[in-house]
Amino acid sequence: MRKKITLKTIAKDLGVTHTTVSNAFSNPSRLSGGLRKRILEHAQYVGYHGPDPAARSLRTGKFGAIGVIFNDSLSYAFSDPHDIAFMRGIASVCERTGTNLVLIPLQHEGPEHNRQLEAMVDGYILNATFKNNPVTQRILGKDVPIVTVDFESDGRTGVLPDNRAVMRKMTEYLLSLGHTNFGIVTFPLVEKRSGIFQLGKDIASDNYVASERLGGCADALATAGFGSDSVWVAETSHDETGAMQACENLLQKNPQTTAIICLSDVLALGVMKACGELGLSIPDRMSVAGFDDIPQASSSELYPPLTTVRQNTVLKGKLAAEALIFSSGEATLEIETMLVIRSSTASPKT
Amino acid sequence: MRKKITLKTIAKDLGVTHTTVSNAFSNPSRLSGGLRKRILEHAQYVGYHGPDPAARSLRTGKFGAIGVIFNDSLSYAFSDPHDIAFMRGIASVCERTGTNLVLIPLQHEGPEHNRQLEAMVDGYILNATFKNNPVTQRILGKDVPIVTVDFESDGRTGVLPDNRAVMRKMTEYLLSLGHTNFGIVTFPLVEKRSGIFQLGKDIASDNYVASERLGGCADALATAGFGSDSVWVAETSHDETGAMQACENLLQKNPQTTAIICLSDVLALGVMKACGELGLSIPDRMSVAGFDDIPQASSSELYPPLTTVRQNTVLKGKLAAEALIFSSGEATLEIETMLVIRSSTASPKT
DNA sequence: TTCGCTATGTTTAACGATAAAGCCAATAGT
DNA sequence: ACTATTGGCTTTATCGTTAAACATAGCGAA
Repeated sequence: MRKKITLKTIAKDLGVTHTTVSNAFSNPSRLSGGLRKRILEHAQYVGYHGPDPAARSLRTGKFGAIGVIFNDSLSYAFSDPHDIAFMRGIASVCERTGTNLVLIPLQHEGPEHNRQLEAMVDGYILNATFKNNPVTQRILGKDVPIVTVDFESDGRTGVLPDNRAVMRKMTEYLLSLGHTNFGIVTFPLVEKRSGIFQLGKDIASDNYVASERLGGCADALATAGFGSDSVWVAETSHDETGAMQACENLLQKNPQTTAIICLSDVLALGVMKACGELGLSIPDRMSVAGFDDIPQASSSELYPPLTTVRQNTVLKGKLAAEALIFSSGEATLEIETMLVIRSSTASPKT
Repeated sequence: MRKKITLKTIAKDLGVTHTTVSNAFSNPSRLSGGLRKRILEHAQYVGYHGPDPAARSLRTGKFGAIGVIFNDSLSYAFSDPHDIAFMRGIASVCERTGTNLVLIPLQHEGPEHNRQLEAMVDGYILNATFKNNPVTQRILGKDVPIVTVDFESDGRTGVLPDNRAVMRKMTEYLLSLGHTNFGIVTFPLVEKRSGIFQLGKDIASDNYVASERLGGCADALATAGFGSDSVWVAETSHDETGAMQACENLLQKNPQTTAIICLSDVLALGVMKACGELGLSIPDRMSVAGFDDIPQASSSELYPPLTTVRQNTVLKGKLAAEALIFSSGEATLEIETMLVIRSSTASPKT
């Protein structure tokens, strides 16, 4: 087993310095074309595939890679249409700029030092959900560039949809249909929590997206003169099963409910299923709205198709990646969203 | 702007050696609990987030990451259900083992040195399509562990479905329905090529998957006593538009064709669309079969649902990642596939 | 008492590259 | 003809870490 081949090996073989060989790869303008060619050919010949990336990175302090962190598990991310589209946006920028894309899986961790988090990247795109999550905190504590997504941006660069505004619009739309009894289903405001409470209370939240969206609803309701403690909010794990339960809980609190606003399509699907089981027809007896516009929302397999909010998720990924790679200074990049009105919402039949 | 914080900074502050500090992070058993605690606390205090990964990797030769390379563009991979499921499989293993997942985008490259290919990974999962692709060749030339996927495994570890066997089964099934006039639509056998030829000819192919699948068809036909030069094969770019054209070309060569075998579902969708436009009803006038069982194949939006081959793509990713990470010795891991018979195939109406 | 062992550090030498400055000859400018 | 400038290569220092070998003290066993 022969020794490892490095710049030095080649340098020795050819009677030049290792620096020159290095330049042949990384700084072609600094040596004559002929020599460069000889070096590259010899490198090929002895099976040298280019400078060792670790050594190079150690010296230069650059990695040519960006890291992406999801609060959910990575395999979940690969099954969530939203996350996938988001990554597609990131990937397109990576391709254009020749940047490697490092996906960092979170260990089902104890408090122990989580090695992956010291990844070889020039910066992170942090898809955080909960502010008080230890991983979130650790990443935010680093002194590398970070772009947050769907996250409160305290002076940091962040990308997020105008959650508050669009939820306000959504609520106004439902009000305009004549609804007066609302229920809301949200994913957890605090990690792993579930329960039910009234919208009016000061909402302690660790989850920026959720609080903004709830805030949008509250704004609209307040403007319309609704005492918002008449509106119940069910907090549940982010899946259909949880949403089904949440729906039942809402109806128990207020059987008159005619419109349920869900903070995500996944939740909305659960609510629709629950309504189906309870024999509440949509949209006649119950209007249901979601958020995200996942493919299923408009799939012919879903009846009726879901009224929801569409955000340009691919663009979100693109902007995040660009902001990180070109580090264009701190700024909050707001993504436009739009109401997509389908037939899961309608005026309540009196 | 203060100097960069390293092991040495902390060592000096605490009056110990940098090695000891290093051990506090990487080799806890080698120092007393008390000292370790003091070190970690001080590290936290001065904002040291753990050993520099580049330096560590340079020294240890390990990265704790695996690379994944697609022949198609990375953003394409994020829009292909097959690739996504595959990555999900990989991701699940990465999570379990605490391995970072590096996606390596290919530059729209000239022959220039492609830096991303020198990534900081312990090995590659190579999702190669064409053997003679320069990138494929470069990766294969490296002396790091490689697991190939859907690729001819010359002594290397590889993961692939039993393409040949299942296509043989598919063809036998169609034969059993009574078909006698077959057409085949394939993605390119040689990069970017398209055209039409007879199955009988010795097929020059750069694409292992395609040649295996075609081989399976040929086997079955030969066994059934068909002169295989009566079967036309249309080669086209891997998209619906190409497949539509291919379908027309096949029908021009043999208007009697009653069954078209497509080497992927994407191609099959194109063929179905073409048949629709040509007024050939499926499956009465034309049977169409695919490969992959992508969601659309069984979606209610497609009529009729597609007969195809299902492979466990998530498992494929899992096996590839496990083979790479646990480097369990060279072996070809064959993934089981199954025929999924739906209603796009039927006996020809005479 | 003496030997060895363990526990806890320390010293030294890489790992493989690039940056910065230096050196020399050949060319160009005046 | 004499200084600049440039091209082309070399020298040296350093990036931040871990491996390996070495030192020392304390402790139990013989």
